[in-house]
This record gives sequence, C-alpha cells and structure tokens, in this order.
Amino acid sequence: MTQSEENYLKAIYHLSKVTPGVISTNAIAEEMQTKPSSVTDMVKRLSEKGYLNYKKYQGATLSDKGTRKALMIIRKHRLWETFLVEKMNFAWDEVHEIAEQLEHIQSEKLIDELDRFLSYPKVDPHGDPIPDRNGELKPRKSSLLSNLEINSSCVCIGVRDSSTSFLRYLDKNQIALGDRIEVVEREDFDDSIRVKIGNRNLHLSNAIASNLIVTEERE
Amino acid sequence: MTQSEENYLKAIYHLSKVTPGVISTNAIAEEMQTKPSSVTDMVKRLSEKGYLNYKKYQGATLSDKGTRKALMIIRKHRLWETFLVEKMNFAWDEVHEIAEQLEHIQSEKLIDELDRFLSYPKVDPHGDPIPDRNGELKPRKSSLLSNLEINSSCVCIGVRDSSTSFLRYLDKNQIALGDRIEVVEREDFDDSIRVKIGNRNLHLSNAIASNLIVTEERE
DNA sequence: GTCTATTTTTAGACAAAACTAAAAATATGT
DNA sequence: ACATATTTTTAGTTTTGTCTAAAAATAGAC
Repeated sequence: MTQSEENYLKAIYHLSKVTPGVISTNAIAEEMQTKPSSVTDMVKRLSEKGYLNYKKYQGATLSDKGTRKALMIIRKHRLWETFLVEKMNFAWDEVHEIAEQLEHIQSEKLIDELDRFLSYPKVDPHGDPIPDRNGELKPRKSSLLSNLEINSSCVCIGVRDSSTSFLRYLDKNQIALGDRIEVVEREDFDDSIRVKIGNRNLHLSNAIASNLIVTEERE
Repeated sequence: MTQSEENYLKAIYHLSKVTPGVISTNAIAEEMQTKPSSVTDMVKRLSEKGYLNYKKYQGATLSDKGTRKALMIIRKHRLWETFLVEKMNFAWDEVHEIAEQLEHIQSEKLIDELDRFLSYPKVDPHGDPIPDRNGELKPRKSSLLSNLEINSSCVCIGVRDSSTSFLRYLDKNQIALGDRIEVVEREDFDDSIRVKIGNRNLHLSNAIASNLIVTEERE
C-alpha cells in the first residue's frame, strides 16, 4: 500500500463522516486537491485491491477492509499529533503536516509502543478521538460551551440552535466549526463568558454559549 | 529533495568513510542494491543540484553541500534509533529499518526537539556518533576487529553492516555493544579468528570480523 | 421526454525512479 | 601496444501518480 493510496482512503473516510453514503469522484478530487480523472484511476485501483466498493459513474464507499485500514491510518495520525504536542513542545496548530508524514511509517509495534508511551490517550490535541488498536473508536463526548470551566480549551464542533439569526451571529463574529476556543473568564452576575478564539478576545452571552456544542479536551 | 536522493547521499557518505576519495558507480550500485545504470542517472541529478562533484566515467565525491546534507540525514537516523531503543522498548537490532523510514521526515524543529527530549545523546544504540545540529561529528578512533593483532584487546563499539541478518547473528552469539573482545588466534588460510568474549571462546569468520567496529584498548 | 449542463471516464502524455540491453570508455594482461 | 575484460553510460521501457483534452454517462430544466 503506497502513501498515495493511504491518503485517498483517509480522505474518503473523512468525507463519509460528513456525507454518509456514496462518495462522488468530484468530492474526492476536491478533498485531495487533484483532478477528477486522477481520482478515477486511484479509485479503480483501490477497488481492485478490495478497499472500496465502486461502480462506474456511481461513486465509491469504503469496504470493511478499507474502513479498517483508514482507521489505522487515523490512529497513527492522531497518536503522532499527540506525541508532537505532549512531548515535542509543538503547538496544536503546527502538527498537522508533520503528522501527515509520520502516519505513513510502517511498524505496528512502534504505534502500539507510542500508544503506551502516551498513556493510551482517548483524544488528540484537536479533540478528535483516537481509534484503539482494534479500530474501535469512542465517539467524542461533547458538551456546551456554557458548561466549561475557566481556563479550559475546546473545539467548536456544532450548534444546538441552527436558526438563521444565530448562524448569522456566528458569521459576523467569525466563529466557525473547528475553531479552538479558550474560556478565559466567567461573569457571575449574568453567566456570560470571555473567550479567546485565535488571537481575538470575545465576550459571549450565556444564550450564545449555551448554543455552541464543543468537545472537551483531555487535560 | 526526494527520499531516493537522500538515500543516495547517505550511501555515498558511508562509502566515503570506508573508501576515502572518489566513489565509483559500481560501488554505489552495490551499496544501494540497484543497477549501475540507475546510479548514473541519480548521480547526474545530484551533481546538477550541487550535492556531488561528478565527472563522467570518473566517479563522484560529496560536495560541501552534499556532506552537510548527508550528516543531517545521519543525525536524524541515529536520533530516531536512539528514540526507538530508549523510549519505545525496541531492541538495538530491530531499529534500523524503521529509522530508515523516519529519517526522511521533514521538520527541523522536530529533530531538535527530539535531540533535547533524548538529552542530547552523543552516540546511537550501535555506538555510532550522532552529528550535532551544526553537522559536527566527534570521531572516535576505531578499527575493524579483522585488522587487530593477536593478543590485542578491544571493545565492540559498532557495526559496519547493520542489516537485520547480521545483527541477529550477533544476538544469537551474544555479541553486544560494549563487549570486550580478546583476539586469541588467527587462521592464515581463511583469515578467520578465534576470540574470547567474557569467558566464552568464539570462532569468527573474516566476513564477521570485518563487520565489527572496535576501539583498541590499552591494557 | 427531450435538450442542455454537469459529472465522470477514457485516452494519451509526462515526470520520477527504476530496469534491460547495448554501446562507449577505461583498465588490464601479456 | 594490442586484445580482452571490466566499468560506465546511453537508449529505450516500465510503473506510479499525475495531468489535459475529449468522449461518454448521468442529472436537471422546461
């Protein structure tokens, strides 16, 4: 299995999470920053090798074998990210590209030892869950931003109320899915909170904070 | 710089240590387990990029730029080997292949952090010196066990060929880094030698003895 | 239900890194 | 010095993964 093949499997896995069902050639091409014709070639190869179910013009889905493989790659990626942040003094936003390289290192023993060395972490620095050595993946536990403690850090993964007015508020204040949010301070009299997103400081009312779904982060 | 290019530079560096001066196409081909024609292509490319000095039919030498690059790759390789043994519970004879993969990871910061994390080791698990971040490498005077005189005593500090099969041979015969070896007798007809390690007597072929790097030790 | 637009696939080409086979250059033995 | 052997290079091919351009299939609009 080549690195390119691994990257395609991972991309298709990620797309399946966002868009359940069959994944289109165009969607894969966009995710992989390549051309649809290249995707067709690769999807054929992966299908011949049994990693994908694929019918011409109908798109692709991961087979069981493909899903297992993708989960192992994601396991490696997230363990390496954890290693980089916890042991190598990297910031959480510097690790992605290096983990993209490290995830292709071939050694099962190394990954299991790394897992042990990091004390079997459940989530990576971005709050994403790490599959265990059998490919089991505990869905990440989420809570509302309003419930978080001071000084905790989390990642915005969704909204409870998806009304236009609320989404427009998020847009106006440049709060997006995947943003890391640090809780700086809570005002007792109205339960509003001060947070830091990137290098911006924001003041969010309790009404807002209790509509934002976030992942708690391993401390 | 591709992985293949890096591997060639490393191979040429190693050959230069054993055979100072110009390195032949055939020698590189043998070291790289490939064909001379492939070597010619690659040597041309590396020469165009300034890593090698090369004249048709005359062989190649590393330029300053090439030497620096090779030392950085070796630094990475040996730091990763140290990491695998010290932190990942690998045995010293299991690490070579994985380090061959890890040495191509591109991140200067990662390597410097790894160095710090390992407390700036001077030698790797095979006893080979680790270049510092400036490419400085403290040489140790060493020779091959096969070159030693009868009745001399030495300490095994490394191996020339670190293939799994050779390392496994050493393990099987309980020859390890740091072992004291006394040369007892040399058979003239095949240059094999009889040695004493601890309280065991061993008979080593010239092929084996010329792969063991030792420091002479004064009694 | 046909006509157009979009999506997907095919066909052919290219670059990297390897190979084989054959030619060219260098080295060696007498 | 000459013939032969060895080494090295060239020329042409292969594989992987990409691309462009054009053809085929599917989807959407009316």
